Amino acid sequence: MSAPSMNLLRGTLDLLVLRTLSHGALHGYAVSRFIRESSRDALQIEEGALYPALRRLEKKGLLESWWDATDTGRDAKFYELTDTGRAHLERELAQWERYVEAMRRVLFEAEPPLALGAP
Amino acid sequence: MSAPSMNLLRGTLDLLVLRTLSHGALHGYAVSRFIRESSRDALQIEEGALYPALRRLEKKGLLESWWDATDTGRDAKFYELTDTGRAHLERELAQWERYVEAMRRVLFEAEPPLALGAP
DNA sequence: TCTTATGCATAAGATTTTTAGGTATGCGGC
DNA sequence: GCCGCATACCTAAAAATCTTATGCATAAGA
Repeated sequence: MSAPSMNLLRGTLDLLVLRTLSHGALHGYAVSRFIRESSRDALQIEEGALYPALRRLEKKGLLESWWDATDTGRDAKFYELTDTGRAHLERELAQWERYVEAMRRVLFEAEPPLALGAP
Repeated sequence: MSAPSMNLLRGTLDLLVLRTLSHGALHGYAVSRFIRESSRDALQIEEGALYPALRRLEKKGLLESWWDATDTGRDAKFYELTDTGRAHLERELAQWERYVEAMRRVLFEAEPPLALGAP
């Protein structure tokens, strides 16, 4: 298990979690594993970030949770998107794409600014 | 001047500033204007974020600064990338691209996880 | 003269993340 | 039987970085 190559960008965790849960109900640990695996170990969610985030999203009404047993018979807390959460996810997805596009313009496409008095 | 459509993602400001200054020396206000214009008003750097960021980057040795007059005869503080800053920018640029790619995998390409006991 | 744009700066508050701990159980290997 | 590891949850302190609000000052233009 290789170390994650970078820290999380603030603000992207909610999007990752919501998108992961859009496939169906999962418990927290499975959410973390899914993000790590589907990003090919590039993104590793720290537990100290994950669990508070899940509670935050539930408090906002974007998730619902309940305790249940996993396939292996262990107790775990499952989370599922609410309708509100699903709508919120779509907005956040669109916003992420706009953000990436805006960054791309500035980073790779912008015309150099006029030189201003640089000696 | 339209309102910015979204808040800055934490951690991307340094990259935007360094990239902007990679075109040549500019003063802070011009950096802000360049980012806003080249992102087509999508990204608006708040002054309360910009000026501390410039000082932070200078303290880290990524920028150098000096006071000079602008074309219009006003005093302004100009910033320029150091060699260290330029090297740092390249690393951050590469990291941003890896991050976007990792996000893309999770958001748009991932296979749905196995359902785990969702009733 | 009044408003807008230019130009810098700091402080308080909010939010989110990292770091660093704690608890407990199931399973495989030895 | 026991050890180590993966599984599964949680919290608190600290760090980082942003928004919001405020202050100062000058140039240009209506």
